[in-house]
Amino acid sequence: MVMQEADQLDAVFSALSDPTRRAILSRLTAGDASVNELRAPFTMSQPAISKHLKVLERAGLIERRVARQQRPARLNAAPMAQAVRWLDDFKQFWAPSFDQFDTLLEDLKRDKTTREADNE
Amino acid sequence: MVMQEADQLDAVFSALSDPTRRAILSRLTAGDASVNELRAPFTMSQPAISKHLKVLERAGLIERRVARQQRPARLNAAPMAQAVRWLDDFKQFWAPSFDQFDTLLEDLKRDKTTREADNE
DNA sequence: TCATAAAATAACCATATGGTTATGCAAGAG
DNA sequence: CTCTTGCATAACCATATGGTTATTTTATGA
Repeated sequence: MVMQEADQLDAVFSALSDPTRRAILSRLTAGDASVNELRAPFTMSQPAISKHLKVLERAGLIERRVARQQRPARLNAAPMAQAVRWLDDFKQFWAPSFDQFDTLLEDLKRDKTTREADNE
Repeated sequence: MVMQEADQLDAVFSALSDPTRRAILSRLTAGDASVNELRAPFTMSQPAISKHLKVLERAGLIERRVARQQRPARLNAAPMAQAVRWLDDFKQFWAPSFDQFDTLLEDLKRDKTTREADNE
């Protein structure tokens, strides 16, 4: 059963709307992790994490393996491409004078990143 | 009261997770529209549309005006930039593999599926 | 075989979400 | 003034979401 494109987008955006799940995805960019490892930064219970993982799995954003007693999660960022593609249609509406000031915007972005780095 | 960056992301992704709201945003790229105009493509009631608009407004994705009896909505795509910036960090996890290893990955996936099928 | 560890599942709870119908209210139009 | 239009708001409902604790499943290891 193949998920409809719209339903897939629903699931992806919905999965990304929770800060815990976004943190889990960010963590997974550093490599696969077991449920307990993913749970470590949080105060919530293990079943809560398992629920979040199920949401991420339904959105196609992670895949599960079996390794010993663990079920490590692996990032699958592919569905994010769909979300980005949808958002790209709006780029012209937030990047005023897209063509001319492209470079300026890049500069601003870099400045912001630098400032954030300074704060840590 | 300024919304926290994370809360803002929550609100944006959450707002985008509904197909009706995405359709409304797409419609607004063609210009401002009244509630009735936005309602036209759908079968749902007017209050339902008003609720969706409230969600979009809380996420900062639209702004409301007052014009005669109408309260037209205007697209404000700026908060989408934040979402795209967050997603950009994951680009490397879906983009690079695409070109060179597309076929290889498909092969691996097929092998895995085959193995799983064998186990059942 | 038995104990332990990792994670899933069940059952439950409070709140959020997405819809409805009914009603209220402000701004033209007659 | 009164009527109508456009929308907001209220009240309600069913289902979804995000958390909990308790229990079960699965795999390792003694």
